Amino acid sequence: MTRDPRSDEDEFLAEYDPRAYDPLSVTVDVVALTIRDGGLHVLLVRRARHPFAGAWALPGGFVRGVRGAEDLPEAAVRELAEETGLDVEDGALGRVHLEQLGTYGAPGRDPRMRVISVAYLAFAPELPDPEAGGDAADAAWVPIGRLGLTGAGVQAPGTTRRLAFDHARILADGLERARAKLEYTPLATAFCAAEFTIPELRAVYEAVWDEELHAGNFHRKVLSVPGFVESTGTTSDRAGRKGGPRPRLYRAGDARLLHPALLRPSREEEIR
Amino acid sequence: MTRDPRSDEDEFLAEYDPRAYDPLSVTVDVVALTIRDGGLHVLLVRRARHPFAGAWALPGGFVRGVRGAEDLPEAAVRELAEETGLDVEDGALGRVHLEQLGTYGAPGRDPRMRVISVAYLAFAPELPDPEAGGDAADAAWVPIGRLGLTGAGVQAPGTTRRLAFDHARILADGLERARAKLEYTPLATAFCAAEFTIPELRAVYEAVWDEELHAGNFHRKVLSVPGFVESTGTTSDRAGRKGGPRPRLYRAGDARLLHPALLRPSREEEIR
DNA sequence: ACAATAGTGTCTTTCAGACAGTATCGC
DNA sequence: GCGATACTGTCTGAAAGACACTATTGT
Repeated sequence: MTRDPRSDEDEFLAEYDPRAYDPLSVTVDVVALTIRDGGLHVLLVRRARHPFAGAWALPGGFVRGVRGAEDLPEAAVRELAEETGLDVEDGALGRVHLEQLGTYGAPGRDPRMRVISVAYLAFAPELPDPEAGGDAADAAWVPIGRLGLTGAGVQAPGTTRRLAFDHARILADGLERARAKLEYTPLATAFCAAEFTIPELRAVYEAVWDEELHAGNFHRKVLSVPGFVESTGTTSDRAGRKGGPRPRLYRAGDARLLHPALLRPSREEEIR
Repeated sequence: MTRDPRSDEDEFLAEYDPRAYDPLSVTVDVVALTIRDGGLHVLLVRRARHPFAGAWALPGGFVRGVRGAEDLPEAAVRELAEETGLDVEDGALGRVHLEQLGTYGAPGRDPRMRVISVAYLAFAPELPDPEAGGDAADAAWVPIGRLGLTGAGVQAPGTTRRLAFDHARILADGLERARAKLEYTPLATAFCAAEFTIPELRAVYEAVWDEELHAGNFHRKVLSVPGFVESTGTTSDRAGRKGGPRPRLYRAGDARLLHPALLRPSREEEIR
């Protein structure tokens, strides 16, 4: 086995040059969303260390590169468990949807060094309160409305909870992704328990879109989309808080895409 | 200015631990698509060095982390220029759409070391043939059909041009993103020259979707979507190759979203 | 009794898709 | 002239949204 010494040299340079002389780090951050008390909440941790010590941030941390090498989604799940005590892979919690959101790598986004952050988006049914761990001094489900987010991904002045790094932009991107995905995928069911009613599903749409929907038309629409929900044949044991008949129970269907889609009403302003 | 020595120690550890003892590298790869001879093509380079020496791959390379730190989209544009001679920021070429596609970081995807790759997707009007440079032994626009891609992101057996690394999956993801984006955004115009005809726009949809569309209905539909195209008032100087009246010329409009959308026909099989 | 809610029926408007038809070009 | 193409008109069925209505619950 004779090998060209030149190509070995090339290989050596290609392997060692970038990381030894031009190092950078990779983190994962998670935008975990759930519905609580009829409103959309995001999971945040309070940073114990600087930079941004004391500020709220998305849960996340460094990806294990070589020792204990892990895939990116695994790193996201691990950080979620370490910093908040929420074990997404636990069967009891289960049913959590996780998808990649995007990667944020602008120079200077972390004042310490060059950091490339891969953001993940998680949809979860109502989960217990988190317990701070790892680098987190605190952890909590925070109502989206309290963060004063604008469409551009910056926080309105006077907002009490300032987000660290560029996490306001990441969160804004995650919210827009969630809102869009509810239109053409059945992911709203990921915010519900295994069995749910049509009014509960409507509450998910209303919380994420922050818009009221017509109950009658929504009901007929959901049932008309093939594979969105399937009947359990049973009925909820109790009606809504203000009365009314007991709603029927449904499970998530086998559709991966909604056809026709459930489009958001009145977004003329977003078109141009 | 007194500083808590403990927090300084923490900061030191946080800064130096991950990269010194657990290093990884970040690359950008670009899925650049264009229309040539009525078919969809992707820009590929042939690798000069191993691993995968001689195989075709997406153009890409290492992100400059600290020395000459650059944002991720800048790195994508730079690699495109270095390896293929195509300068996206050149005014003459101009009008290239660039967006982030996703990040691929499975351990073992690069046999040399741990590499996290941020993939970008580019839509371009017909560009000149590329010139190989940098680490590339060759560079060419390759028809998508020649790559034998399956929906799952693997290449059919017997395909002549095998793609390096996990680039078949990245390309498949890019194609699906492109097909979906034509439905609800006016990005098809990014594949056209500054002024274009409706039949040319239809050819873009047919090439990307790999489906024939009804000429008359497509025409009326495009004109009915507000802000998709705007008339120039002029007419093309020549008809199609097989005759017919001279089509009118249009420019891209100011819409960012198509409403109502142009949905792909017959994708029942993708729904479940 | 009353108010709120679950679920269904109906009507109007919009839109996609099929088809036909006319005018204009290259050959 | 012939065939292909650009563009427009018309019809049908699907679907969204507005509204009305009944039945069933908690208070």
